[in-house]
Amino acid sequence: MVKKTRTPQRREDSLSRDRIIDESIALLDSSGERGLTFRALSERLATGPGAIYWHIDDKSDLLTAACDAIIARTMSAPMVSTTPKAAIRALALGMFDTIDAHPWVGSALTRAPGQLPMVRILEGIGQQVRALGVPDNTQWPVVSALLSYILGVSGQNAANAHLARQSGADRGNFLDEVAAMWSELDPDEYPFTRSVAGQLRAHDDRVDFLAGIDLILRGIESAQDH
Amino acid sequence: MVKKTRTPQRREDSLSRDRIIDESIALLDSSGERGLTFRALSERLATGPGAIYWHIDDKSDLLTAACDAIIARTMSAPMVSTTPKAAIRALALGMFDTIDAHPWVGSALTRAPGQLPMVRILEGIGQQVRALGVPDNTQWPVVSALLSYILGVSGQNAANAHLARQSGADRGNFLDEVAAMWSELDPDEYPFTRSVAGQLRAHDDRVDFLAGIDLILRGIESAQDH
DNA sequence: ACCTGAACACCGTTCAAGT
DNA sequence: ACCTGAACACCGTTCAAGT
Repeated sequence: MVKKTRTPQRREDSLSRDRIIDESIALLDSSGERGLTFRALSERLATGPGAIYWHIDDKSDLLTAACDAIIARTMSAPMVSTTPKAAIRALALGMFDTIDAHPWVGSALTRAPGQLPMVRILEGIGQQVRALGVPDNTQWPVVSALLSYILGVSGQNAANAHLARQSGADRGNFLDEVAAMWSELDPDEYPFTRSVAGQLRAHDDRVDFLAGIDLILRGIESAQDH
Repeated sequence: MVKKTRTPQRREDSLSRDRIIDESIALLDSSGERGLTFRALSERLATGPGAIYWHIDDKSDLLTAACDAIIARTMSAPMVSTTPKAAIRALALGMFDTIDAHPWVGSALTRAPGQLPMVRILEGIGQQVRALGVPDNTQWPVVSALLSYILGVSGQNAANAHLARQSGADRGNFLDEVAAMWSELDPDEYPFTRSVAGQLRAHDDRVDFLAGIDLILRGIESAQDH
């Protein structure tokens, strides 16, 4: 009586590339990059470690595939923005939040340059930069600057968040430790770092991130006018 | 007769933190991040794996220390520039070249946020941004944008170079493969990526990098005038 | 104080053997 | 075609024992 469905062929627990990738994402989200292990994965899938190799090339392939699944989800979101500028800001924030939610995506992207996950983001930015009216011959450096900035900041933020999650009980602990360390630096050698140590905790990384995007967008406009 | 020096106390081959770090850098440079192994390291140092733990906390400590040695070297270079703008460009290029020469530094930096290596760079940028006349309350986001951009692009470039070194015989092979892959993408879904596939090989990453720096600097100026 | 090296608890990956 | 699970060649880290 219980759940007697009419799909006799399909065993829900049978192995498949998609199921392996889904389970990998769950593992990566819950226990980080070191948590993704062929043994842990095969246990979750109720199979042997070797079975996975029938569907996946190796660990690098697995990580890239998991990364791509996340990116594809993010980039295929509706994205209805009034202006190209607004679209770029929305895309950037979307990536920031995605990498914040899945910190391992940041380093996975770096480890697979030119691959599909990166291409998805490149394309999204590229289309909006075109719409912005940037001339053909300068589109590439502009897109490349935006892409690098977005991935750079998001990755950094995720690394912070990841360490913060590990250190101490509450989440502010990590920033407190860093701030304390910065305050003890030599005043002659590190005047700037000392001066911003206090601001470290108060600042909202998301807001700073958007400010940087606006800075680059402003630079693009200014370069066009010049 | 041969090399009978007068320094009886000092055994050149004795273990020390510095010697371990130097040997680690050599290992990282020659065989990448995977090449740094306590066993390979202890063999080079003619000792047991356990001996290293007397001078070093763990592998993460080792990697951060090696990273810091490289960054300290780069950041302590003369740096005599006429204007803050020129100084920022010089600093950025210096980091780009350093990470290009030592690709593992890129990911090591990301894995140790807030630590000394990062602080050195932050301080260098911060002092120049101050000199640029950026008001106190917006210094942090500006510095953070520059820092993220520099590390983001440099890391990306290093990852490319690293993969390029592995794949095929000559160094252009990797870019050719990526360009070929991009050309075969669906024209409706990936118009932008396809349009830049051809330019991929011709472009000089260093030039694009500097163009991005200039874009941000222009944005800073424009924000000040506004 | 500093070093040795065996031992522990893991890894990714392969491969004969099964169904 | 797809899966099993033992086996191989590694890891980082610890720790009793040495000097």
